[in-house]
Amino acid sequence: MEEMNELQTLRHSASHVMAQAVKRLFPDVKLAIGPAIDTGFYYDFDTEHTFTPEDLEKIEAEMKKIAKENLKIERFELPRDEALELMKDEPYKTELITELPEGEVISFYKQDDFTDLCAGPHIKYTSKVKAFKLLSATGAYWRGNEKNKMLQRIYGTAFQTKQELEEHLEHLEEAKKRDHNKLGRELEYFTTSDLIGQGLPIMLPKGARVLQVLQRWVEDEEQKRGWQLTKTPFMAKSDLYKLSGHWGHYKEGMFVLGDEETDKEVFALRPMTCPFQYQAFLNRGRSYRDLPMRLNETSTLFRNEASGEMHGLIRVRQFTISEGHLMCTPEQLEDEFKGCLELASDMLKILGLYEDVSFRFSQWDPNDREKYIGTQEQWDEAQGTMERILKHLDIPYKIGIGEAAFYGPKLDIQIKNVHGKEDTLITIQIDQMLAEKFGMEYVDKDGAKKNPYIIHRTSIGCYERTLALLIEKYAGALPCWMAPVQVKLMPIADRHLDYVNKVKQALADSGIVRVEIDDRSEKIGYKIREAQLEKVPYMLIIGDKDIENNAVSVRSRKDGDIGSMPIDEFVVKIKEEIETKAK
RNA sequence: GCUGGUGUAGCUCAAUUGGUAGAGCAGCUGAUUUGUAAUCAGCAGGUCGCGGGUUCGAGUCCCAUCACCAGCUCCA
Repeated sequence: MEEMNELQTLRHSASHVMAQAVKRLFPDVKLAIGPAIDTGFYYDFDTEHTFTPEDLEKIEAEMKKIAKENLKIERFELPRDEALELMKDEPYKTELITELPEGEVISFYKQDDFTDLCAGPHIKYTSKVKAFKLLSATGAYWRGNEKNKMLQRIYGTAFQTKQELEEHLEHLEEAKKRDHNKLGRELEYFTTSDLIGQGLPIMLPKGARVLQVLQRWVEDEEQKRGWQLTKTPFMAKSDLYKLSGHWGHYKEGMFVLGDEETDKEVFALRPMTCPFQYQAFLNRGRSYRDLPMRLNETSTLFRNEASGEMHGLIRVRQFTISEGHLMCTPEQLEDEFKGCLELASDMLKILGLYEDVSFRFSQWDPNDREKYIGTQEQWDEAQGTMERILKHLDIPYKIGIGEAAFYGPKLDIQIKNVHGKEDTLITIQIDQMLAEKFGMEYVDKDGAKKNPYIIHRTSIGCYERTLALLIEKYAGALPCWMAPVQVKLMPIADRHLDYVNKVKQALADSGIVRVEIDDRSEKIGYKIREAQLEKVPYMLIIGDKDIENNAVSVRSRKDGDIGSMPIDEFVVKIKEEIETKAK
């Protein structure tokens, strides 16, 4: 921890050195902010000039000079009026100073001709900033608000030693090789088409096969845990969304079919399953005996995301989610919430992603009432309930203000992709508002009609996104149980083909059907290379000796050559690997 | 949506100051029948993302648009 803080301090100072270099080279830039971040640092500048890669090189060179000059970094404090006078040419700094609360210490850090408004801390001399690299220049809104001016952000990273820097840069390169958006296309899991449009990936046979495997597994597992599958329509009249609140709070994100002005009825593709699945609950009167009622659905959703948001399989306009809604009494809420969390955790553990996730308790932003339905009291109650449950379950979480759904708080299970960008993989939400809106009631023991609590949840999240994370996690080499091709059969010569077909049949008879024969008349080494590129878990190489012994020569992706074994033995081996869902 | 970048064959990339679009791999056809990273020969494949414009002439310059990539914002 100590070391981490030192590193953060170094990076923060590196951002100052960068800002100083930029000021030297481009005197007219205005300074915004420049913090340290998890992986390095950035600084935001306002300037007419756009930074090119060549500029970054020049800035880096200037930074090296500044480091060499070994400038002393000094802190000083000023009263508000003097601070404003000092920063009178820096509009962003002026704005920041103005907003500092009365009585707050206003501190500056100075190195030679460069002075920055800053709370610190910093390292003592610029010479410590030696192992650094500028990575990219991009746009970023002032204060993260899209209504504000777009500034130019330069990202960089810095370490205590050159070696650590090199390792980090190598790690970045390695990570890019796992990028699902590259690997997924190369391995023919998915593609995109200009004619079909943005955010609408085409799942190719391999990708579709993995999704099928996952879906069958998820639906079975959910059924085991008392969930009942529904199939509800992909679209509905606007009336439904008006009742749910989506029309008021989510219309921008929906694909509306028809023209509201001229058509009598307007339909919209569903962006969420909730109001559809509620109709299943509303099918007849419900009693407390019906609760908890757990409804799941493999649900395809449509969201009209802004054009710049799409990203491979992680962010798309049409996706299929392992959706579920659970209606229960207040007494059942905690246990049921726990059940949902266990379901998600268990699934993540089997997928191998559990070790990579973090939890976020997503709350509303009371200062942004437009975004939410319900009263302060209702939110306090819902969030209080969730907080109590999370404390009971001893979940380590961070809080995300303004990250709640418009109808209630969420427990989001977050994961980072190869670029370090965090996305929600799974979400579990408590909702005590929509039941009332939809008139969902049950008759309790005392004969009174009550609104149930509703838990919205996913078990493995949306299939496309989860697949993307799996591709990145395993660098395309998916565990055997979910691999699109589990076994590749490779005859050495054409005369071995009959036997190869026999092996294929034997595998099929045992339920191993994700098997391909590679019967191209090529050198065996060449075939193996191809199978390796495809990341196939098992290659069975078959020649005269194998036929003689009624065996197969097995090459495993994990263990390399594991020699010749009878067909039956191989079947037992691979079946065990599949059934245990080994990683 | 915003900022920046990129679009040439299925993939990876060439194409001098604007002057007849090339290669390797993949594919197809034949030959080869092979034991662990590339067997030989041949063939085919491109309105240079799409649409305008400038020019005698545009892959190359200009405009517009679409898609892809990174970041911001937003989100599962």
